[in-house]
Amino acid sequence: MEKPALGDQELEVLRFIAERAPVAARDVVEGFGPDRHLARSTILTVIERLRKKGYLTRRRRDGVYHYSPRVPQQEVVQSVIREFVDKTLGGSVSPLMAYLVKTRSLSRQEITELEELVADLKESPTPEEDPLALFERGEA
Amino acid sequence: MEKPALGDQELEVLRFIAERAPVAARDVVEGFGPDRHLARSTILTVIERLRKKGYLTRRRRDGVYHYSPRVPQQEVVQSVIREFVDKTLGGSVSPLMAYLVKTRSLSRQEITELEELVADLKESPTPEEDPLALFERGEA
DNA sequence: AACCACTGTCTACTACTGTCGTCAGAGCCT
DNA sequence: AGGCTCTGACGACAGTAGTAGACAGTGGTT
Repeated sequence: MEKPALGDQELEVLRFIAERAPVAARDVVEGFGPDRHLARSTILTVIERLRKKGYLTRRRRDGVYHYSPRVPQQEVVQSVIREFVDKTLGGSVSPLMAYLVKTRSLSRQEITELEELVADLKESPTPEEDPLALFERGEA
Repeated sequence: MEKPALGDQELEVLRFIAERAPVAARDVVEGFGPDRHLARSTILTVIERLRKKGYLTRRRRDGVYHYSPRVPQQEVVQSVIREFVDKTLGGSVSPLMAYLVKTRSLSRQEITELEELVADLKESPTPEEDPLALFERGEA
């Protein structure tokens, strides 16, 4: 179930496709390429790699392939972050928090989200600290 | 002062050095290599690249070079995260928050910090930002 | 002087990613 | 049939990171 890692550009293309799936390669090229000055073949290659890596499926329709993500976008993003935290931050999340604190460039919307997150966290303490919670949540 | 990006292994070596600076290459090799099955020359190469990229300084002492970080470790980590958010997450921090929610691996201490952060943010949204920007975005 | 251990530099190979040109085939138009 | 356009598959090349062997210099030992 372990999918190969993704590069930045690959992730952006995947994001683009996920938001409009099912979508033809042509539409990706036209909607994604011009701003970034990317040639058609570049996009095509990226799409093909995403497919080979297992992130995309395609189905022929009207003579051309239409691509769709194979796993929910959210899962992809989450696993990318997990990998980043593990491999780059050495498994510690506190630098992330420090980052959030420091860069005060959160939108109003994000602040609200954060607020809800905290409220949420307060109610369900971390597993290691409260073994009972594990049990109660059915994770044990 | 934009420094070149860092790979994962490079970051780990840098972390190792930052924690014991000033330190001789030999000590990095012996303290870092064995667990990860890395050859001496591998570590040496990584150190050299870090130096060329501007992350390390060295000074000769007792005939050998001793290395020290050139910028505070915290700054390095912050900029790595910033780059990750910009390039990989498309500039949005909300996936990070979603991640924090999902992996409930926050300690009580961290939760408290987050809580304070949020309270803080609510009162002074994006303080050091140019007020004009707010206006231009129609948020004022 | 001859030898040896250790250090630092160089060169190199591989894998992955970003980038693109080109070509063969399908379908359509004249 | 001949030509045009679009599509998809390949092959290719450069840059970077991870990995490591080879080598030359330096200084101590015998």
